[in-house]
Amino acid sequence: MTLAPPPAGGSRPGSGAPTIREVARQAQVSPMTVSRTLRDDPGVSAATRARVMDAVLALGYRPNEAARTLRLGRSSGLIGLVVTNLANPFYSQLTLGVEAVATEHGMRVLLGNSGSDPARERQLVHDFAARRVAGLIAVPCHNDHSHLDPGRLGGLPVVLAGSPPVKIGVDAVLLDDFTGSWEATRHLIARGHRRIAFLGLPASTWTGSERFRGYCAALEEAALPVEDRYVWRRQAGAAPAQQATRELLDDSDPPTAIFAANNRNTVGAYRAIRQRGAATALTGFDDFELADALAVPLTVVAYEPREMGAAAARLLRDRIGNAGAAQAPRRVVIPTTIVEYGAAAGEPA
Amino acid sequence: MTLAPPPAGGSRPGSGAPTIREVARQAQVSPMTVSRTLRDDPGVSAATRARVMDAVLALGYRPNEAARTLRLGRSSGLIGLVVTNLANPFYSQLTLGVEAVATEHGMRVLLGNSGSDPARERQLVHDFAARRVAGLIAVPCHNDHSHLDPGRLGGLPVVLAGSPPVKIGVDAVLLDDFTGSWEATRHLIARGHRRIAFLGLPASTWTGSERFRGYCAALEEAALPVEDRYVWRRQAGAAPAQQATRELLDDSDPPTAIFAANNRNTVGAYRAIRQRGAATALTGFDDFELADALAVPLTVVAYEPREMGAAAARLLRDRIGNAGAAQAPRRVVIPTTIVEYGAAAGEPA
DNA sequence: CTGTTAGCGCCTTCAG
DNA sequence: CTGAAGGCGCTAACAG
Repeated sequence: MTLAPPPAGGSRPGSGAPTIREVARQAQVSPMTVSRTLRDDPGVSAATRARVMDAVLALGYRPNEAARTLRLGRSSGLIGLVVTNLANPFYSQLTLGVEAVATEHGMRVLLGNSGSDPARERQLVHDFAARRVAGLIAVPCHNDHSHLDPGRLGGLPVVLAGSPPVKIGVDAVLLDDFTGSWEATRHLIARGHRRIAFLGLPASTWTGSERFRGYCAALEEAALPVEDRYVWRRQAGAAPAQQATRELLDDSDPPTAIFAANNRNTVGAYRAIRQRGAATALTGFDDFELADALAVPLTVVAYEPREMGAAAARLLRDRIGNAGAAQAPRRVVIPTTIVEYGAAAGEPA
Repeated sequence: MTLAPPPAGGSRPGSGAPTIREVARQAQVSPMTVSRTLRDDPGVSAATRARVMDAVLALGYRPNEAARTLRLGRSSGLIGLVVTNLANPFYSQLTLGVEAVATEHGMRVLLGNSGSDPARERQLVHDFAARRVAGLIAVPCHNDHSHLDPGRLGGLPVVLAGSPPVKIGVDAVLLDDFTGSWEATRHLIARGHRRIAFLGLPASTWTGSERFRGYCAALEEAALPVEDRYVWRRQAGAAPAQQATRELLDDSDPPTAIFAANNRNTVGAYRAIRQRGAATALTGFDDFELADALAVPLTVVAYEPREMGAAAARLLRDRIGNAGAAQAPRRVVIPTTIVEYGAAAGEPA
């Protein structure tokens, strides 16, 4: 009786989405009957059902998902995904993998781009938690994972992608960073290279550290020294990597080969090598489009970034399924393969 | 009194996120006081505030965003974004632009990848509407836009990106497809080319049609014929484009230049040209990483895909702001520029 | 300064 | 087969 003055006249004004009550009024039934009809509850007569459906169509009614989630006490059916930089194809592929698996389970993806800003990452995580996402997948941009602790997130299931959890007990999907780098470096050594440079991410990152470790292991195994002047590991973007490569090529005793520890560094190194017309062999972690058809032969450490996202989503799905069953943290390691593109890499000078 | 049996003992079990009542009980106040404290309402004493905050921290409480949205009758603060293929850098950049502007306004992005499947696109749109997103940005994958009509979506603001609305009145962000293609083709003509092939998307798509129109206009203007055997417009991916280019190069009177109407076709054409070592000049719509450093000189129609996403988000923001004020549909056209990479394109044979 | 009442939109439970 | 009551978590509006 004390309902807010309902929109007058026939069709609704553009004042927002219709509610179940408006449909009920239009169909001359109770809201309950509308609810039952829409949920295909058997106990509704054909005639009533028809009238309700007419009203639903006429009004363009669609149940408010947030309200029903609240009522049913269920999760929102949302997976929160926090990546560092969607412009990097690695992350957009990963996102695609998450989206695909989420869709298989009728879930949707809430996307956040941290831009490698720890504060922004934390903010996104908190916001997603407040929105009651069913689970969270994150590519952390630094080593403090305290904001990703499910214990502080109301028991929210969390899965990390790209780096292992630090002081929190959550599942993770990792690349086989060490093996990939090790094999890539061995590949160069097998080609006769002795002066092999390393272009990588900062040592503080998991990826930067593991890939450097693989590089070192291969050198050590071949009784080759790790020389400081061949190691550049501060640059995260393509432009600085290009500059670093120029300096490497200008060395009095320049490297005959370069191992770039991620696609940004590979691209930068490629540009510099091509500009100089150098014969330096180039191998890089991460495959990317056109890597096979550049002006310089390239060998890459390849893997399926989409599969990483899919694997993360599956780990999350398991946790969401049995929320109660405390299971030990799991790890999925995505394998890497060495792919040699173009003509055989040039022999060392 | 008839509250559900509360979790026994001290700290909460891992049964989900705590509610405001649990915090209230812990702090020995009413839920209202907790609510006020968290919303920085001035009318709370320092002592009470402290007790409440202690409880909040102890329990890791975070207000349920869905519940408060429901109560306040506000929008969810979510922007729904439906793209066709996130693996294409064009769309991931666009997504980044949307995300950035959304963030500026405290909103988040709900992401859906349609995979160019009309049914999936429709499903995503309906689902997002049911989740009460504040607005929707879509890159439609076909010409039937009926499912994107705000009239059928409870007045939900909608913005299209990439192609103009068909039979619905919504805002759109478009590229200057015609001008870009026209200029690119003129550029080739100015270089002396007379046999210029067109590699494009199907004629049924807006983009495919407009870019072909630009190509035709430039030829016409130069009194050159549009020859069927130089026009391939069925291929949407790089592999078919590569094959099409092979056939073009095998023609008895092969083109001296190719205009590829999108990055997929450009990549395919590039591969074929490089493989054959052909001197065919290549120009393509869409800029992409490494376009400047390939083995074949390339000219591209460049623009800011991120700005497209940002512009779409801004149009949406305006609509969300004044939901009532019915304003005529607007269009933002993103300009394109011709960028010539590498050495001057080879003179025609 | 704090608490009570009521209700956002929906659906489970129980009556008719 | 249909309706009425009640409450999910939260917060305006109104007491006290």
